[in-house]
Amino acid sequence: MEPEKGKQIPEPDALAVADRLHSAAIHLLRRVRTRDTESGVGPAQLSALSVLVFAGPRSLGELAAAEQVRPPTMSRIVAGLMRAGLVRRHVTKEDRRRLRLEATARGTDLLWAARKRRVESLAATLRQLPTDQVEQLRQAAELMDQLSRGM
Amino acid sequence: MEPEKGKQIPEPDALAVADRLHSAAIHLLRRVRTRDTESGVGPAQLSALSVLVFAGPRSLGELAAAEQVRPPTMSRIVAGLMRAGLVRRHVTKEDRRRLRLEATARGTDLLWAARKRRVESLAATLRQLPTDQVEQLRQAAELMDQLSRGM
DNA sequence: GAAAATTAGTTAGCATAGCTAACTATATTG
DNA sequence: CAATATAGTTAGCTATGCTAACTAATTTTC
Repeated sequence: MEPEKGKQIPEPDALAVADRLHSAAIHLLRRVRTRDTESGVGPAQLSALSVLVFAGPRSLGELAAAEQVRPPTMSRIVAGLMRAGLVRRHVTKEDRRRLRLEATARGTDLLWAARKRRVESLAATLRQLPTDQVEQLRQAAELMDQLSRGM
Repeated sequence: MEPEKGKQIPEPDALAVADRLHSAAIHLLRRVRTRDTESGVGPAQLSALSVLVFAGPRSLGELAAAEQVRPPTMSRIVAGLMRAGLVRRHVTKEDRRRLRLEATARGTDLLWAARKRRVESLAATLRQLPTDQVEQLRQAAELMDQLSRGM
């Protein structure tokens, strides 16, 4: 039998909502996806670069953890970023197995430009929406971020 | 001083909101990402299959448009789904260039299982949220979907 | 009605990005 | 000092994006 309900009622079927969020995230990223052909920087590289730009220098393992990918995957992503001159690395003094990865000035510039380019068509569509819906989406974005971290 | 608000004021910086939505979508998908190794069905295949299951049979071009990928990409995704016995196709009578693609019973079953597996940890987190926030997220998911299609 | 243009899908070839397994090099521990 | 653990890399697989170039069928044009 059902216990009395407090605030945690899963009334609006959690699985269905999770599913719709998942699907909406896929579609939103597809819309935003531009192969960024001019810079030759793919989405994974851009995302890793943004960690280095906004959160500061990191080791390869830390970067892999932050991006939730395996070390070999990050190794290749970083190789691409270095080939493009967007990231610099050097071995640490304390532990010569470790790398210290940081964005170059060019990397930082490119990141800002690319982010803006990727997201601006979305922003254009948003500008056609009434203010309250935009605000609703802004709040939802924050909620989704927390959700992604398990709250 | 604040002017009285009409409906189309782009007050809450559209670019910033777009950026946060983009970032939230990336993080949510990383959280959900499971390579679904057991079934050998990747995320693009699963997503295409879900269109066939929930929206009904489609031609290859329609499916590509729905998934926002190019026809050659969808052609290969469908090849994978057919190899796995999850989708069936036949040439239409009216136009013999066209394909009618539909999910098999096995495809429908697998979709439900895989979707549930992928999003269930998200759903578990959602169940800890108050009902009104879940409802807010549900509405946001719909808005995001419309947004992805340019409204 | 035949030639031309358009449309639906496929094939080939390239790149990014996930993974695991197996390797090297360095650090730590017994 | 030997054994073990840790940080990254390399090799090799798969999936998924793309464009260009192709085949086959339909529609349009003359």
